[in-house]
Amino acid sequence: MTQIDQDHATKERILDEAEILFAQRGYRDVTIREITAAARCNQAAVNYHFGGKQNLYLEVFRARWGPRAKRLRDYFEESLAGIDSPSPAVIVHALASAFLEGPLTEEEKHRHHQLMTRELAQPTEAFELVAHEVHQPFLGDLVEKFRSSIQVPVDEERLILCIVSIMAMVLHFNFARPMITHLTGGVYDEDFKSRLVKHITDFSIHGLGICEKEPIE
Amino acid sequence: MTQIDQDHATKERILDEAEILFAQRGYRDVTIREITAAARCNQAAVNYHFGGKQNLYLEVFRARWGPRAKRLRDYFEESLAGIDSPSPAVIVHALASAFLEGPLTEEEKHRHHQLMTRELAQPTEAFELVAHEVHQPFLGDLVEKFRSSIQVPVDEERLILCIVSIMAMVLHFNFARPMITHLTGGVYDEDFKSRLVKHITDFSIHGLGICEKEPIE
DNA sequence: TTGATATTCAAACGTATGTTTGATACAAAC
DNA sequence: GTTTGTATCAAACATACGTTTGAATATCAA
Repeated sequence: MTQIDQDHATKERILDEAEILFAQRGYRDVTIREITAAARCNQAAVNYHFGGKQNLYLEVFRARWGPRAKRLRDYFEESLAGIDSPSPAVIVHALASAFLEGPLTEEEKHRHHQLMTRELAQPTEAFELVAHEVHQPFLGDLVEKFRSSIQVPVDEERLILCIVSIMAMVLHFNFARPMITHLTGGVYDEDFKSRLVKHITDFSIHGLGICEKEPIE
Repeated sequence: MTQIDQDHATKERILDEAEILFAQRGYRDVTIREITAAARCNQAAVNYHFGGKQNLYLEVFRARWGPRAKRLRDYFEESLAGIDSPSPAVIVHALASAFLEGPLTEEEKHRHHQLMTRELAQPTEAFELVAHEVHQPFLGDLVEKFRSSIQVPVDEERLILCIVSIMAMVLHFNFARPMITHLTGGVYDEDFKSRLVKHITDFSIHGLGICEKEPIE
């Protein structure tokens, strides 16, 4: 193992363990000592490699969260790539499926959404990365996709609210998982996940399923 | 001012300020010194009146969050009290309206949902109060209401998922407010709130508004 | 007034935390 | 072999935190 490899190994281990702990318990709750103990290195390593706890937290978002968000989006894009002019239902299904059944492992998903939720609820410096470099472009793309999918003209704000609503469900079913499984009384396995995806898709397209003629005013 | 009044005053002030700070920045981020400074009393007052930081946090949920949740639910129930057999649309509207335009001030709402969201994402001892004494009974009541509102028989799990989805939107539009206003580019005023209520209602009943014949399989 | 009780307060205590330091080990360059 | 730069480490540092203490003050019944 060369010098650079060693360096890499320690830096990467710290990033890995830091992400896990920050996602689980938040920035303030996690100590440098815990992180370095988990990464099997000296406390000073954090300051040496990252220049402090705060920078380590930001680097977790830059080096881990960001790329994973990109993977997620790529998966979503590719699942629509082969389809000519996807219907709204297909788009929503691809979206929910990407976030619930996509390329991420269960642990990765949990980490990803925990970190994001924390930033949404209580923005820090990492919020800019989450909001401007990930959410905003993704939302813009989604608006375009839905707009060209729904033939009739749709109000911009309404479309955004719909998309945010869909994302709200996706996020909620991830981050409030203990509550969900507690309420449904069941387990959170692959089968339940696919039912969730189906539910989100159906609900987003048909709502409660009582199709009246016109939206109420 | 009598002895009991004084006692009350200090205790209440601590509870008030503690709730504000805990909601804003979470349990760990807030110090006793900050709370007592805001409440204009001595540090030791927290230990004297509540027996420690942890107990103060729990007391915030017992003495502040719980009663407010009850107020919220009462408001919702009363807004349906006069209606004979409310349609799903009416129920959803009453629900969204209660949570977004209900009896709570903007600040109260923000505090309420921040505290709840923190417990959902990272349960502590207060989770039991939130989950068992508030959420579970409320959900049970909602299930009943919707079931008797929707004439056709509905699967229990599906109904729960729908209700959770509606609550997901309500919560998300509250706690991710900075992101929402940032995305829509507008302000979060009374008018926008009523549009939000309308959106949640419409979306929950009609989804994206493209009523196809049957839910996709 | 007096005595008892409840409340407030400044100060201190013990501990945990982020960061710094100076020494040591190691690999590559000369 | 010596030098140079990087990485790791144990130890120490300074600060911040929750809690405790013991005295001082306020309240009220007898």
